[in-house]
Amino acid sequence: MMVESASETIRSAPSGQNGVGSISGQTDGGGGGGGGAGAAGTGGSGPGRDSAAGPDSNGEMSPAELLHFQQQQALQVARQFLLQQASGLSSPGNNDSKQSASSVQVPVSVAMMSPQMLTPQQMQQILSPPQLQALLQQQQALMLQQLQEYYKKQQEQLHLQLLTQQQAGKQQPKEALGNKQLAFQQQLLQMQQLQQQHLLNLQRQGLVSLQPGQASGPLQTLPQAVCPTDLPQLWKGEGAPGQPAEDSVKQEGLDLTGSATTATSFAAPPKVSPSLSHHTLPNGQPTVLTPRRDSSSHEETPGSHPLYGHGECKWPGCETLCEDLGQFIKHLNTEHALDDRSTAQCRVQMQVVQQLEIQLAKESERLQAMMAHLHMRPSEPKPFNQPVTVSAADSFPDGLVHPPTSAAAPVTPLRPPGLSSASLHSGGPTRRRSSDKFCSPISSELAQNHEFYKNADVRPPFTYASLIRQAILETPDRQLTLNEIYNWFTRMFAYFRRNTATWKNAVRHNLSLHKCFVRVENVKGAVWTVDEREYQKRRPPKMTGSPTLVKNMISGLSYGALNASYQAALAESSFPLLNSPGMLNPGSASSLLPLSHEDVGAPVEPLPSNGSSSPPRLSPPQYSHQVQVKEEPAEAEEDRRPGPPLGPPNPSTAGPPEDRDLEEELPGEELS
DNA sequence: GTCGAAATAAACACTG
DNA sequence: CCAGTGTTTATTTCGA
Repeated sequence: MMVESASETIRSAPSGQNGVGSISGQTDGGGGGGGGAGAAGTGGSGPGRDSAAGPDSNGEMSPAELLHFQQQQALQVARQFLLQQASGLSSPGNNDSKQSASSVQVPVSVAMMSPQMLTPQQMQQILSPPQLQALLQQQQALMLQQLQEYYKKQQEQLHLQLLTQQQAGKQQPKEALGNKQLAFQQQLLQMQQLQQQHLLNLQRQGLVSLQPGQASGPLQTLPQAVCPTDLPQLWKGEGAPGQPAEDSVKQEGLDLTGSATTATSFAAPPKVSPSLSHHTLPNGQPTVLTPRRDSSSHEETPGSHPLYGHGECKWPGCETLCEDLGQFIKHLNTEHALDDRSTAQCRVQMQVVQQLEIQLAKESERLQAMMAHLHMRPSEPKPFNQPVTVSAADSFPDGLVHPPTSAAAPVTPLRPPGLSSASLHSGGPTRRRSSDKFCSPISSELAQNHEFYKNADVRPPFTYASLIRQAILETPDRQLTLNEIYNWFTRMFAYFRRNTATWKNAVRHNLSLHKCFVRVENVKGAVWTVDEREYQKRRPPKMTGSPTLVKNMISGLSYGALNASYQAALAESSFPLLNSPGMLNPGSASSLLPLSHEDVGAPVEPLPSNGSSSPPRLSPPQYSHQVQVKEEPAEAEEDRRPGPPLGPPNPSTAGPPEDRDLEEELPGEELS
């Protein structure tokens, strides 16, 4: 009853179309049972975990140059992302981003509110085609302004810090250097990761098409994309293989040029040795620091167009070659007229920019905290003027439930990595298909956001089955009584401290329904165990074969999830790579993303060797040891399964699990 | 539109 | 009888 009403309220969420990963809404028909709430897909999400910001080096001060340099790098990269995003994924050096804001008639307020407040349909209805485009440009211009101002401040601040620090301390223990550098590199990597994630999002939505020659598919793109060296290339538009990269970089008089080159040069040497402190920028000569031609100057070169550069259309995913501006305009009007597709692309672009802003704000905040920790300077609580709309909730320390201040809050409210905004609707049985299929691995996700789920009343993005399994597998002997499962739920998730009747019923239902859960009579009663093979069976991870599944998987990866996976990966195994010269080489880098991939597709457990079989998995999962930890018991469990006591009622448990359902068992399926 | 998976609800049986 | 546990069925939603 109460539950019912809760879902009713949720139901009022505006329905979004499925196609473009809508951050919120999806329809919910109505009906008795439950109400859909929100969408799983793309919800952007916060940056990685709130907690650990990488290796917590507690060293003293590291070389000022190094820090400064690295900070600059991080900022530049981030800024570049944003600018590129704002300018429609134009190539790095191509700073056509100066929008003709003057030509925009749409009120600023509308421009700023539109993306969040209005659905694309609404926008279409409200705005005429030229208005829509103008709106976009306006928004981008504004963002640019804000961002550049922000960066300016940030960089000035950094510079200040640098100066003060230089006066203060000179020599730093070498050993501290590595850690700090590592932390900053991680920071940088995260930003790059973010960038890449957006690319993926675009690809997923078909808004950015990969050129045939470039990559045969997202999977192939990922690993190389991870390599920072390749990032600029990626952002060049993941296509136009023949297009010389220099072109874009050579653009004259564009402040981005500097940053682009610098960022590139930073990434370019495949090896970033820990001792790169000697690197350029002698004590922070901010060659790129000053946004020379910043936002305010919207000078519009006659004969140029923000979406036109280097003879090609810069519309995301287009890259059609146009000889001159006139041709381009024609192309623009024909190919990118206001239609569903273009609208969707615009919307995606908006979201991309917004998400990047949010992410950037968070990362910057983290950077501040890191710097503060390194005694570079007592960081102000709010170092920057929040040029971007980052709600305070974003920085919530540890999952205290922040009731969404307003449902229409422009920014995604607090949300753990990978959690869709849908999950934020606390309360009624939001019928969110918290599918584990394309959400991040439950174990790592849980590990990452343990505190969050514990305290925040949000629904965990996992199925009951996966949660139950997790609960069981977390125990030493891989078995739990029903009550213990209940307890695990309530202990781990604030969400399950309410509506107990509902979810407990669901738990029981799942236990009974799924063959992967085996009831075993025990001395202390009945306990439940997990039959891993059955569990594998019930969710065929054909991610390799099906592009759609890959799509899903990626969509499930809001950056948070990806970030989480990525960080987990770092923590798990690859972290040392950050320190190693090879850190940036494709090999090591590639090992990160596929990992996330795999995570997503098949959470903790390895994919059935036969089913998947496919190549796209590029590198052996670094999680392997973790996997084995989880999996090994699974097969041991079968032996151990106390078949005896349970008599007639449960022949299934006694016998091989296969008989419960499918017979012929894939022998190689269980982790070999 | 269909189908499968998942969530939800509910009825029912069994047991202590 | 009741509460907890377990099973089963029905309905709804969603994504493929």
